[in-house]
Amino acid sequence: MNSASVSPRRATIRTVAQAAGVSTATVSYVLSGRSGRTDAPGVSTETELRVREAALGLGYRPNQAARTIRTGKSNLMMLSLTMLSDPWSLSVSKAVGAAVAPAGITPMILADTDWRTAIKRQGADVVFIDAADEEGDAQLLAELARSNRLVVFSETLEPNGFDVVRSLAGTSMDQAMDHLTAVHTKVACLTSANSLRSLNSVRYGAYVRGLERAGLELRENYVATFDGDEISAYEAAVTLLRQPDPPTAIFATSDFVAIAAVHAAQRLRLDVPGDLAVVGIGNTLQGEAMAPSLTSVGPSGFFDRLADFLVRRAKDQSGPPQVLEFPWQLLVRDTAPAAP
Amino acid sequence: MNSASVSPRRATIRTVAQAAGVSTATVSYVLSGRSGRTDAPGVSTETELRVREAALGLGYRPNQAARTIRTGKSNLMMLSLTMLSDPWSLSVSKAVGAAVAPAGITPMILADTDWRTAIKRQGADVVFIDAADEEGDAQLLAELARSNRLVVFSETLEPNGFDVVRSLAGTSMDQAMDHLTAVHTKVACLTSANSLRSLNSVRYGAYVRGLERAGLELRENYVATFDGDEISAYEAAVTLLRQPDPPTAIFATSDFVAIAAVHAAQRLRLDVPGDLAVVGIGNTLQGEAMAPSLTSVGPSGFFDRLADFLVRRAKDQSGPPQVLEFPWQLLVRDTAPAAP
DNA sequence: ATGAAAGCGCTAACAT
DNA sequence: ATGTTAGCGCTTTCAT
Repeated sequence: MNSASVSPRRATIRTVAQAAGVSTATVSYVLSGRSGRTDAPGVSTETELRVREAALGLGYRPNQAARTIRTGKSNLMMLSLTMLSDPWSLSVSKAVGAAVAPAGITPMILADTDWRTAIKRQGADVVFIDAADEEGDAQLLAELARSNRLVVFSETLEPNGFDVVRSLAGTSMDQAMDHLTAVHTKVACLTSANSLRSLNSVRYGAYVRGLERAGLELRENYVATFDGDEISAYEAAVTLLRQPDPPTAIFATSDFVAIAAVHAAQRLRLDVPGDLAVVGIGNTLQGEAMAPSLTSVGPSGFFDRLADFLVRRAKDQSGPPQVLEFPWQLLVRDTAPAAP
Repeated sequence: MNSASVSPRRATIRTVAQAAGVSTATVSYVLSGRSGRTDAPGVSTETELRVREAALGLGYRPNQAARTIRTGKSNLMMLSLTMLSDPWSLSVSKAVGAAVAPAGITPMILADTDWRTAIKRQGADVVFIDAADEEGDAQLLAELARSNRLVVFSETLEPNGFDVVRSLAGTSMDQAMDHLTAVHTKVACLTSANSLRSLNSVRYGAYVRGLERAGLELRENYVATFDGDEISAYEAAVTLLRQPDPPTAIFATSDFVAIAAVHAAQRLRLDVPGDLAVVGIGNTLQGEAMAPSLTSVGPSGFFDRLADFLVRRAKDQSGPPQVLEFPWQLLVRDTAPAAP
């Protein structure tokens, strides 16, 4: 009545070993799947069976924390995605989900959270950071990279213990602007209020230069900013389109806001692209799949290659920091077709 | 040239202890913030300072896996969100993000992934599961609940070692249908193809019964199903609206698909709610914030209360399994206003 | 106020 | 083929 009713604690490797009448080492060999490897000691099929039975019977689950502390590997991939509702984030998530499956890695998303504090608390075999403050974070990233394998998406940072993923926009954004100004004279820009970040300022810069090349004036009322979320983007687009002399084309600094702009236009009973042409940046899956499909400038094949890279890094922690570059191109689709 | 250049390994509590000239216990006391507690031994301000300095100088970061193995707490909250692009998921994520901050818990999202395998691999202080197969998973959930604190969203499951979060739809879906049939006779339904799940069949059932109550016929061409993603939902709505005798109202079985329907209608130059009324289910933030705002039936205050509950559970692992119920109501907004 | 030391569950040498 | 054993980095009890 006493010895049997003690703590119904979770089964450990030791419990299993006792039940199977073998040592903990044997259990470990069986349960961590080293049986097949040539360098490791073998286990007879008979004992292997006994061990598996015991484990099953006791409902044994390996303690991942204990494994991690011993091996230094967590089989975890962390994705810090700054704006989860952005199709860019969803595309990353989807591609990663497909890529990790065979590798036995669990992808976890850190959403709308500050990675700066979270990463210190919770490590992973590889951490992807989708947005860093290019100036302010450079040092912090280098420091974090000493204890985590970091992959940072950045246009300007150089690898420094961490890998850098970069999309080589090159002249493609200029092409996108030229694509619009070839047909339109009233070209507006829809961009994030957070244009301090180099990412956005580069994109906004392409807009300004594009106007210059075409000999068009930069009109203050043709530049609208939004504030992070979808609603805000939608409203910014409505404001842009509801003015007396509305633009006939919008250069949006992300697919996310471009999609919101298309919805806003349709809400105002405008035809896209008839009444309004829209170009996005990023070439997301969602933009490609929507109807009308979004003309966008961005890398192609980006998400899958990124996902593969992350998986490779998770397994092979070492290796020198790399730069992964994705050349961009203009992908002309329905929302802004080529000039007739 | 040799003794100094050895392994630049990550600093541990021992390294810090040596550098500060104290014991590892003292370092632990200082760095795990137990200094203030009354029951714990105190540390003189002087040594505390020395320890902190040493830790900073060495770039010490506590090893979370080691902590977890010792204390049994990971300070991790896991959210399994089946369809990340669903505004319901985004609402959960956002509410949780706000709620965890003061508690020092890191929320991690398991997106579009099979929680059944992932949870076994990676534990957390509390795991939220947004969709379980009510029949097939009942036993698995009970088993997993023995090693994880589980919170399951389910209309029909009863707590069994795990907590259940449930929205008490009650008669509110019927109200929503009556709301539509009071004005419309051509009421369509837009629902997930995966109607095997009780969640969807209940919702679809409300549609069927609503038609019956109003004396309307169930027309096959007024029921459209979609396949999981946004694009598919959008296309299903377009199909529904493009037929010869299109519906003037849509009963959508989620806010997600309702929003897609509104976009589709606007794309077809239909006025919402003038030409088409739309009602969603779920009462998401995104539906509430969109323009025109979405009439929806669902719980109010759901997400914040859910987030609070999850945080409470993460801190206080014990406590008997609970049912958390959220009574629903019909929230009449722009996409389906009240009858004149 | 501080330190010594026992272990959490697991893996990996090394021994048998 | 299987067992013994030494830790991984940390917290926590018990001495001092």
